[in-house]
Amino acid sequence: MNRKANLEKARLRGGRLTSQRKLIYSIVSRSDGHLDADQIYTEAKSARPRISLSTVYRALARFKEMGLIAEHDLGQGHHHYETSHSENHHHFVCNRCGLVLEFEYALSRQVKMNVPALKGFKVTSAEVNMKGMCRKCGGK
Amino acid sequence: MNRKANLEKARLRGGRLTSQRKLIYSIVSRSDGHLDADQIYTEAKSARPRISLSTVYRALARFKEMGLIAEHDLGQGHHHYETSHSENHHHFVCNRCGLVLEFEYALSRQVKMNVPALKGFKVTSAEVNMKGMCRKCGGK
DNA sequence: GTAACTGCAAATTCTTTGCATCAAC
DNA sequence: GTTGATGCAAAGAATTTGCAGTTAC
Repeated sequence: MNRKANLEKARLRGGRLTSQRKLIYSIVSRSDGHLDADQIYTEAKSARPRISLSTVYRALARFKEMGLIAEHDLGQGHHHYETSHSENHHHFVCNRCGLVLEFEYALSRQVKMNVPALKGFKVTSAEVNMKGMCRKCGGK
Repeated sequence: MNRKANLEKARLRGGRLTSQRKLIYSIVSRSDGHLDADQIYTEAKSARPRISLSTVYRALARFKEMGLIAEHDLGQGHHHYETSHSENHHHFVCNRCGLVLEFEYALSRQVKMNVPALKGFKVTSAEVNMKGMCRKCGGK
């Protein structure tokens, strides 16, 4: 389950293990939070000044395709990336300070059992995005 | 709960009731599905050829601010708009045909009870976005 | 009459693409 | 050596903004 093994798996699926990709993957997996493409790019540049934003986007797309990372739309005008967690991994975003809190919640099974309209559908992903105010910003 | 009353409420909150806004609101509320800004614009143009896309965006932003409509990000690169429903209104998107299915599910309360990390937070919105395959496209 | 709204064009932001060069396999 | 990956610049899509003229209140 370590970084190196994941990348090796990626290589076997047809991807090439370039130094740029190793760098990008290590940035995403080292970070405990949710980085957007530009943050990843900025961080990557400090280690490798000539890396380009398109390389970042292309690597992220490839990793996503292979299931190594997940892309989330937290309603902030751009995507966020993180290493893949369980399918029960969801997000709360504070409207005031932008804090992103992650939490686990076994959604799919419950929804499947409680929503007849979805009978016969194959659900491949289910994400919950909550918004509001965190404790510091005035949650009640 | 009718269209006219909602718009009147909007007017009282400081908004002006221009013919463009009435048109835009009627398009969104007449549609049973989820329109994106461009679809709304296209439809509006057939009634009022010189209306501009920015007017559409500005009206939608205003309506959203006033709670008349809801904006959803269904992961398709642009937003979708619909008249506000209950807070338990969620979406499923078919990865193959793009079908958007709406369903009701009382999420917030359950999550609040089951996710200790969110204690003390004020949740103002909670949306579930599911993806997968609909029955026609090969749901199992 | 005044402040808010409109249409238009231009600007922004995020993301993707074309292409010549380069590097992993 | 071949094919996929990179960097750069340019294109694209969605959305926002500046501004002068218009309209609801």
